[in-house]
This record gives sequence, C-alpha cells and structure tokens, in this order.
Amino acid sequence: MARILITSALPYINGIKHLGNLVGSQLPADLYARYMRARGHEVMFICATDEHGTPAELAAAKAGKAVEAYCTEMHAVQTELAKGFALSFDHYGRSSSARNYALTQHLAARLGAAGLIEEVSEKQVYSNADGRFLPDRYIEGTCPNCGYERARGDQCENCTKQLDPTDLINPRSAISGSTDLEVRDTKHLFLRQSKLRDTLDQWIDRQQGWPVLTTSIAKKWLHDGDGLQDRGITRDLDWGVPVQFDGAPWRGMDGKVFYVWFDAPIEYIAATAEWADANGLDDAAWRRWWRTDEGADDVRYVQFMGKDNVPFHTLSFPATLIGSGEPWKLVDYIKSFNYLNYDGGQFSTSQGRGVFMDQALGLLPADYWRWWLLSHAPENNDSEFTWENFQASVNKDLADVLGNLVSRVTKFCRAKFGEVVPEGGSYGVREDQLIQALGARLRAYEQHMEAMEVRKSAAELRALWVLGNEYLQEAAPWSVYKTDPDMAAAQIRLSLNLIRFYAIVSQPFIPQATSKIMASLGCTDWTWPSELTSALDRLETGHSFEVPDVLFAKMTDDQRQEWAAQFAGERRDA
RNA sequence: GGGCCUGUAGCUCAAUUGGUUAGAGCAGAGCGCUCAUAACGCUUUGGUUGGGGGUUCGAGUCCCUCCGGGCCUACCA
Repeated sequence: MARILITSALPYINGIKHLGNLVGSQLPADLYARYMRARGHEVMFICATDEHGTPAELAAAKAGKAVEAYCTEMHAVQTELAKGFALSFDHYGRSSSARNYALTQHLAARLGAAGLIEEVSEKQVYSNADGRFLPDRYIEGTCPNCGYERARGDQCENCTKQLDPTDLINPRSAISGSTDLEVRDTKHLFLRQSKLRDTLDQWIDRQQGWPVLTTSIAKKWLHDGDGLQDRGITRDLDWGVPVQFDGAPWRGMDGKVFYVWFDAPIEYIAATAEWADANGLDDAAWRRWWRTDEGADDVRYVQFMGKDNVPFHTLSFPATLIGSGEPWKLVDYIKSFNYLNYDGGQFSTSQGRGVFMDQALGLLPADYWRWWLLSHAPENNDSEFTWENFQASVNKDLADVLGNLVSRVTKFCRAKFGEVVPEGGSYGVREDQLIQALGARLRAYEQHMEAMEVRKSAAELRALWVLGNEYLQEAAPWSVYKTDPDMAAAQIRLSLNLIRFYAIVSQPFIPQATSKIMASLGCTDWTWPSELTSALDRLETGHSFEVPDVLFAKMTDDQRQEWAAQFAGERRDA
C-alpha cells in the first residue's frame, strides 16, 4: 500500500467554473484519487478555492458585497458543485484560511532569511477614482502601434504587441473608465527565483516521463532570454495575506498583501492542515504528507492542472519550497492538460460562453458529464465539446453499452428465475474465455489508470463493458433456457457477477451510477477484483437483488437542440 | 517577432518512440438475435497519414520547406 498525495489546481473564486476548468484539473484528479483508493492505497486528495487577487475584489464589488463575505458565499457554492460532480476531496479548503496566512508568512520569512527576497521600488499606475493600483491589464487605451482603442496595458489584443501601460494613448481604468490616473512609486518584494535557476533546472531534468507539455513550458521559462526572472510576490491590495507581520524580515510593507500566485500553491499544504483541524487531528497528521523529515519521504505527490498553471507549479512553487531550506515534499509528477473548447470557440468565464458546472448539473446527472469529459480529456491537444458528440457518446457508451447490459441481464433473470442469483449449472469453456479476456483488459485498464492516461483508460473500460455484451450474445441464455435452464442459470449467475465487476471498476469514472448498481445488487463489497475468478463468484446462489431503474436515460434529439440553442450565447445571470 | 504543441477514415482519436498489410469507437451498408433503454452481436465500405522535397534497406514517426489549427511569451488567475 502506497501513500499518494493528490492536488488539483485551485479553482478561482470569482464565479462558477465551466466544464473546461473542470476537466483540466479537478475531474482527472478525482478519477485518479478514486482509482488509487479503490486499489487500497492511502490517498490524500486536496483542493481549495483560490480567493485572493484583483478579480476577486472586483467580482465582490460588482456583487455589492464585502470581499470576504463574497468569497465565503462563493466557496459554499463551489463546495456544493464539487459535491454535485462527486469530486471526492478529502478536504476542500480556502486560500484565505488562517492556516494559509500563517504558512505563507512563515515561508516568506524563511525565504527572506535565506536571502531570496529582494525589495524593489517600482512605478505603477494608480487610479484615484478606483482608489487602487491597477494591474497592467486593467488599464485600457489606444495602442500606439496599431491604433486599436481597447488595447490593454500589458498587450494589444489586436496587433499582439507587448505594451507598457505608459505606452497607451488616452489611458483609462478598465474598471471605472476613469482617466484620473497617475504613476506612483511603490515598493514590492521579489522572489529571487533566478538564484535557484540551476537547482530548478536540474530538478526538472531528473523527472522521468512528465508530459511534454509540462517540461517544455518549464524549460522555456528557465532558458528563454535571460533565463528565469525574479518575480514580484506582493501586491497593493486589501484582500490577501498581509506582507507585514510579526517577525517579518522587512519593514514598511504595511497595507500590502502577497501575490495570489505566491499563496495559492502554499494552500495545498495549508488545506491539508485544515483537513487535520476539521478532523480533530494533530499537526503530525498533516505533516506526514508534506514534511520529508516527518514521514512524507514515501509519499508520491501528483498534481493536476491546466497548462496555464504549469509555470507556477514547475518553478515558483518549487522555488518557494526549496528556497525555504526546509524539507517540504516536492511534486513527483505533474499531469497537465490542454484546453477544452466549446463548439468552435473557447469556454469563457468572463464572457459566459459555454456550459458551467451549475448549468450542467441542471441538465443531466454528473456521470454523463464525467464520462464525456474524461473520455475526451484534452491530453495531447485542445479538444472540443459539441452537443452532437456529447449526445452520441453518452447515449452509446453509457445507455447502450453499459446501462442496457445491466438492464437486459437483471430483467431476464427476474423473468425466468426471480430477483435472486439463480442456482444450477456450471461454467464452461465460454465462461473461461470471458474471464480470460476480462483479465487481459483489466490489466490494460489498470496500467492506463496508473499512468494517468485518461482517454485510454476510458476506452479500455468501455471495451470491458463490450465484452459483457459479446458474451451474452454468444451465450444467449434466453435461447439456452428453453432446453437447459441450469446452463442458462449459470450464464446469468456469471452475468450478474459481471455487472458487479463493472460497477467496481467503473466507479472512478461514474461513481453515482455504480453506486446505484451496487445498491440494486444488494452488495457493499467494493474490493478491487484482482482475483477475477473469485470476484466473479462474489454474488452467491440465492443472493437477492432488485432490478434497477434505467441507469442512463438517453439524451433525446429535442434536448440536444434545445440545449444547443440555450447555450449558444452568453449566460444570462453571469 | 520568439518558443512549444498539433494536422492520420465523414467525425473523435490510436499506432509499443524508425520496422510486416496504418488501427479502434461513432456515423454508413449488409446479416443475425429477440433477453434488453429501437438495445446487442457478426460482417463490411471508408486513408497518397495537410502539400512538396530529403535521409534510410524501411518514414505517420527523423530532417528541410510551404500551408492550416492551438497555446505560451512572466502585472488576470
């Protein structure tokens, strides 16, 4: 039994996440966590809301709420949606927790003591009307290069030229539109990542089998231009972890907070501490996952994230942990994902384009979405959601191949033998062949799951389901029953056990439907079927069950058309 | 501009890293079955692997070039 620490990239607090966000981190992380638990490993699966930063403040202001209250509310909403999608976090924390404040400040102090923090004075644009400093991209104006009137302070979206906010003609606040802007001096802390460049480079080189997407992004940042740049880790904001605190190795940083990207990954650790607190456990309980000197040496740590998160997880966060000089557990494997597009364009939180988590659950049960998203996960390329593809996939895979198999077996049994595992007969050559075929495919499935090959795992799982239909067709118990009821009984006995087998191995993908199957079978033994022969004998003669309701109702053409139209534009309540 | 990824059947994707005749699912066609959610099974039609050139005994895979798609480029997160 191994110990596996799993973190999903933290969803940002400013609204409900769309399906692209979901499939990029939380959902595959959940798949892996569920699988590893099913295999009997000790798993710690951590996620949290990422609550700091300018967008959170603006979203709260837009909602007419104090930022803290807004975040509390949105955290509750996201927690419910996570439950709705059956995401099996051991803890779903908050980056605004007291634990994260303390740990962020602790690590910053350690970095300061190690000479890895530098104070830098900068000039930054301040908006009098908004009463805040503006990040570059929150300043709009006319591009000096192409004349585009809605160029942002960091880059012109029209001509793609890199800009400095002071380059803009007629600059204005993107928040209020105010032109009452001025350049002010402000002091910030920079993390001297450049001093750790070689250390990080060698650390990346030592990693085996990481996705190209992960390593290529890290290498690019390490070697592009002058190499890894130092990074500002503080901001002039109200909401966040205070930079000035007791014991801080710097002065004059009152009123500033740490940059959201500095404290967010630290929340992985802090959330584990929150987990311990929530369960009445002591510090040793969480430290054995994170401190290599306190038991984390044998932990395997896997992170899941979209590709936009990679630089922070391959460079900044490791720099923070390594630079602290303390024996924190570093990530062992980073599984990164490309983007999921929506019907010819990008999902967009700001534009309300695509299907969002709350809306999805309002249309269909979570398993439909889980299955489609995971079986089409954007592992090698960006992938695309279309309603046609979604309908075809879930109807065929879930309703026809799996759901209908459960239905035909249980209903046939009820009709001929009653709702009880029938006795009589014995397994023959055909049954042995089935068990052999199942074993081969199960091993392939296990290997893909271990390797976090999500799409391949889904394909292999589906192939396992197909074996059941093939067997049933060949065995034809409805026909055999007429001349040899005992043999038909044996065939159905195996088929009922086969359904249980499918429930167990499919659980990581479709936990809600598989729970229904197991409940119908009156079985609570979810032991992974490593020993196939005995696993397929688990439901014994005389064991009673109930025919389940239709597991997966099909998505109709009318629904598809209605939903495609409904989600063609922007969401109205955004 | 620079970097990375990518282009394979009508659609969505594979191809053990250069090795026999490029494979699956869906869609299409034909047959079978009648237990089942008009479900299932069997058979089958689809490919000059984006175009062109090169290396090699051998290229989907490596190199060059052109065309198309995507992402990143450090103050959104």
